[in-house]
Amino acid sequence: MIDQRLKTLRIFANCGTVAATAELTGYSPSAVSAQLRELQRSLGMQLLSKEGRGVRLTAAGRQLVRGADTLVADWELLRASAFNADDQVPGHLGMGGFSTAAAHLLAPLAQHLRVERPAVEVELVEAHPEHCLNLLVAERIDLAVIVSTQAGLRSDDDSKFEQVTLLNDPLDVIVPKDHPLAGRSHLHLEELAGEQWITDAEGSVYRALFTAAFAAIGQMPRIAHQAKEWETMSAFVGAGLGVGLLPRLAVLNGLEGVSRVRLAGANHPTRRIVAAVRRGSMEAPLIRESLEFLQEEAARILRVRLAEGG
Amino acid sequence: MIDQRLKTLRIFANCGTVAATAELTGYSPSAVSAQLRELQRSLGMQLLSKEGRGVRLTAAGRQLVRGADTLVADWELLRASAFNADDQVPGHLGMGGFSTAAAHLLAPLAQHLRVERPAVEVELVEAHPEHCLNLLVAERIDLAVIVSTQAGLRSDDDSKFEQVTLLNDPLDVIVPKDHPLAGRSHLHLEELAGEQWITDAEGSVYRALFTAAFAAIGQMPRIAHQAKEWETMSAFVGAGLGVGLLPRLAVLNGLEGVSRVRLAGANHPTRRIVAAVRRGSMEAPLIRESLEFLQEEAARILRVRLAEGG
DNA sequence: TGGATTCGTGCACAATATCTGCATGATCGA
DNA sequence: TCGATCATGCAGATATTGTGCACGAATCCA
Repeated sequence: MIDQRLKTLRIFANCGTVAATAELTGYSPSAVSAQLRELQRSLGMQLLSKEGRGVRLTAAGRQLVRGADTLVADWELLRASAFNADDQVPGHLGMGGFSTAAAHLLAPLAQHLRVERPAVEVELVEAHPEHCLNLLVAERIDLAVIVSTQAGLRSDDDSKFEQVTLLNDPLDVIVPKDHPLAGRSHLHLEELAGEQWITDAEGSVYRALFTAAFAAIGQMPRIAHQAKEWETMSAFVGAGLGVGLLPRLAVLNGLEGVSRVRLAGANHPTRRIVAAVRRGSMEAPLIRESLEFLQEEAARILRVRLAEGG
Repeated sequence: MIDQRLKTLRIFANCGTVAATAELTGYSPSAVSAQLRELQRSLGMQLLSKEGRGVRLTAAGRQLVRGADTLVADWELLRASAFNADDQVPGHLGMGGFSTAAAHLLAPLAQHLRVERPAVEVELVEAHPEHCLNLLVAERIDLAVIVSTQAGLRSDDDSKFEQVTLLNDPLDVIVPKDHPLAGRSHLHLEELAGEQWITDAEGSVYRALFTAAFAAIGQMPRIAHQAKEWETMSAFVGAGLGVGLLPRLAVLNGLEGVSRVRLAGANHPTRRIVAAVRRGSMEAPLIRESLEFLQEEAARILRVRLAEGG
């Protein structure tokens, strides 16, 4: 309902470049450029100025973007209240999540909605947590299941999103089968401080999680190799290249050659899995219902996992 | 910046019919109809239902319209703050007012702006007070000078507009030249309670003003004839058909046959002339500047009138 | 330093959305 | 029952908006 051009400006403010905005929104770069030009013309304001080979926001542009968060949240709230007023639901619901979430949480939700709300056309997208938030802003999806870093979201995201914690997924250690610690039922992270570690590249959510886990015990582990996928990491570990951290919920196809050991300790590392929606939309019946289902499903999963192995 | 379809819905909520909405917005009726249909489709909500030969809002529609006021005000505020952030002004400014206001207040303002802000394209519209407010909502104009009834605006208009009082225009009495009271310098409204009165039709702003003036002294005067224009009323009075109330600022071409007498008394009747803008837009530099000019101009006019005849 | 890359923008053309004018059916008032 | 008013749908015209490509500018890398 907010003008498309203003939405584009917001996304541009997040990305910083026209090209990235185009990719995120699905427009071509020239369309984004034209939209921003047209926005400035119709408002009679200069919003962008050249900066090197790119463009950056002027004071007026920044002011506009800052206030736009409130505007969008107000609209979401209004839309939600209108749905409530007649107990109607929208015809489409887009949901995004990272791999594990997509498999364990969103798939059951989609199945549930297909039964309970057959009129709603559900669309699933698998994407990395950071990308999910961008898709949320761009309104490509309406609900995202992401890994929250300990620090939480970026500060300015508080005005864009609302979150619900779904579950705290504990991190296990995977070590080669012939590792001295492989037989243990539990161990402490401190015991592994001297190991060679395998984790994701700098800047990723998993790396941030990894760093935070060791920061909590005052250690700075040695990172020997990088892997993006759990399967890859598992293979590396199996080859004796090092050890790694693996979320409890991540199930591996083949565990040959590796051994999963639980971490003990007062505050053993976990990854917090949260559902995020655009601020204001949480009041919408369909969103509320979906979030409740996700919380129940998360609780169910936790119960199953506890039963599986204490 | 708010979607055109939602704006149309708001205006429809004011008018009640598609046809009136079309007239006010400048669209054709089928365009309005199509916009509302499209709005419902894109929101996945039913907003209208058939009612006789017209349509009326559903609960969801009413909820949407109610909240839209806040949304629009937030946008106006945001736009104004963005203008302030770079000290820029829009390229166009529409202003509306009823006849006297258009002549005495808006014309000097337009002249002032042509000198001070040559880049701004100024547009003047003469329209009745009620219509001015509709034009304000429809964004055909950005500033309106209207007569405020004692009761103020309608209650739900408070969320749509902000007002500034420009001046209190006292009401004089015009009587036939040969009337017993014609020579008096001042007189009290009570002395005229038994006269035959000439005023505008039921439902008009002037009629409301008239009624309020007599209600204040607990009288219900006898209305003998109706006239829309001051000139018409003056002619009626000159023909001996009755007496009438005439605002001080209303200057008549010919005053032959009639005599203007001032009203005395603690709270002699006045019409309050106010400037109204869309809520939120008062922070915009150009609007603020215009309002200040209008207040000064109003004060100047009052001084001149006071000098003319104490 | 020079070539490759990335970025934003403009233009011609295509696709889409939107408006108008008219015809139609429904409803209301006289 | 007739005329007026109202909303809506459709066909065609119009305006808006998007795409693909080319270009110039700025940056990066070797």
